[in-house]
Amino acid sequence: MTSTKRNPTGRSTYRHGDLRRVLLDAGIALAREGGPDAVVLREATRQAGVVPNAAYRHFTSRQELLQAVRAAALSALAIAMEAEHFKLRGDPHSPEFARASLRAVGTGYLRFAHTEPGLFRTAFSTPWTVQADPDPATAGHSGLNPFQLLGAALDRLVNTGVLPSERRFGAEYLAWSAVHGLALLSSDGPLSSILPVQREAMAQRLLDMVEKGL
Amino acid sequence: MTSTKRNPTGRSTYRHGDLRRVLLDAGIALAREGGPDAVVLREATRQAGVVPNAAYRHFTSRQELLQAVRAAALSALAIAMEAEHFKLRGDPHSPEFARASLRAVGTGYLRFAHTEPGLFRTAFSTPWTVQADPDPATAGHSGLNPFQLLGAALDRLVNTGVLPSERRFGAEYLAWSAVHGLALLSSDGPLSSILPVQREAMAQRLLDMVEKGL
DNA sequence: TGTACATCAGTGAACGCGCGTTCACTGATGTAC
DNA sequence: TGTACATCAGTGAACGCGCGTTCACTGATGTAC
Repeated sequence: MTSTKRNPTGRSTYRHGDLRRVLLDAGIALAREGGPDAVVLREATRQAGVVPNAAYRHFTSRQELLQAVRAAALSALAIAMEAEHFKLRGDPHSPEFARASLRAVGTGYLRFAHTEPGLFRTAFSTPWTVQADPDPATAGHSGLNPFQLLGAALDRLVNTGVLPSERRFGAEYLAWSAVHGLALLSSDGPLSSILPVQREAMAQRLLDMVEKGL
Repeated sequence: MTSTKRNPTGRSTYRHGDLRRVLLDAGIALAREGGPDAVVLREATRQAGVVPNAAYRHFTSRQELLQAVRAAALSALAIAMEAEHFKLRGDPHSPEFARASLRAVGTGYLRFAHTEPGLFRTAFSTPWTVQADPDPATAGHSGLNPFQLLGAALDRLVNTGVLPSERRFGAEYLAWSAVHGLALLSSDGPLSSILPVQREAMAQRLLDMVEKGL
């Protein structure tokens, strides 16, 4: 049986339970509201109701906590992309599906950037290494991370004959650039305050451009 | 005649000369090496050989210094774009020139992002307002800021009949998004460490995409 | 079922740091007479 | 040309702040006997 004695922190047990998880969640909440710089180790411990140095049982440094938050942000982005993709209907091997797949991936990316600007900025805070390490912590439900989801969509375009295979190489970066740029303009930038309808229209025009220009 | 008496700071005159300018230059140097967060008021005064609070004769706060650095960074970006544009030859009213103009503007933007990642990040550090206030301090030699240079290039495309005028509205954001995204990938991101030849090729492919897709 | 003990998650207190900013000052400079 | 004076750019000293991180500790927990 667990001790019911109260200690000064208000917890009913001396040990916390799953402090690592709680600190990470606090870090995510901080990133959500203020971007990467807001991920402050002491503040995370405060929210967890724990003394500052307790964090060092679970993270070797503030930097390591931030990396974990970053990974979570990338994972959330992947999930947002997958959610958009999941709405698709039709024959998965048709050219139409392949086109729609690329658009869905882009739309999910853009939506996430706008609804979660803090997490989005955190996911891509310097220094970058998105695809270099396929860290499972950065993946969505499918096991693929945002970059891999984009790659998969492009592969579908090639497999259905929409995109000539000689144009496949490096295509990630073309599509990613366009979408990433608009994502930034829409999350923090000048497009963050326009009407949702206009932003959505802009998103679709951009995706038209990518589809036509690839 | 000026007093030649030495004071503790090593300056030969009690007054500094043009401290505002010197502080701003120090701020720019800091941004260049470490981005916006590196623009530290005390460090700028240190580099200027002056006591920390002396800065308050010229800037009301650290934030104001940072804004001035930001403006300078935008101006430098505009100049980089103009430099690329200046290389163009041929009839300024021809469609070819108009196309080349847009490419030049984009190329200048991309080159700047890669050669001056710190300044580039500073120019677009949150919060954003690029075109809202046409601050002369953000302009290049032509008097136009980066956003206006892009707009002018797009206008040339319309005037020479390359771009249907019904597609002109909002085109800034399409072109800007694509180029801005690649700029980020090339300055801080995964494309910052690839071979210059490959990066240049990527830039040209992206500009192809924009040209075709607009 | 009961007791001794090792483990190790969280405590308590403290550190040095560099930051932005405020205050009362001082002394070089330009100007009015 | 000389002197008195107002101006105000830079000084000197100090503030409170919150941060990341280190140290020696304590006491709840699970395990071996």
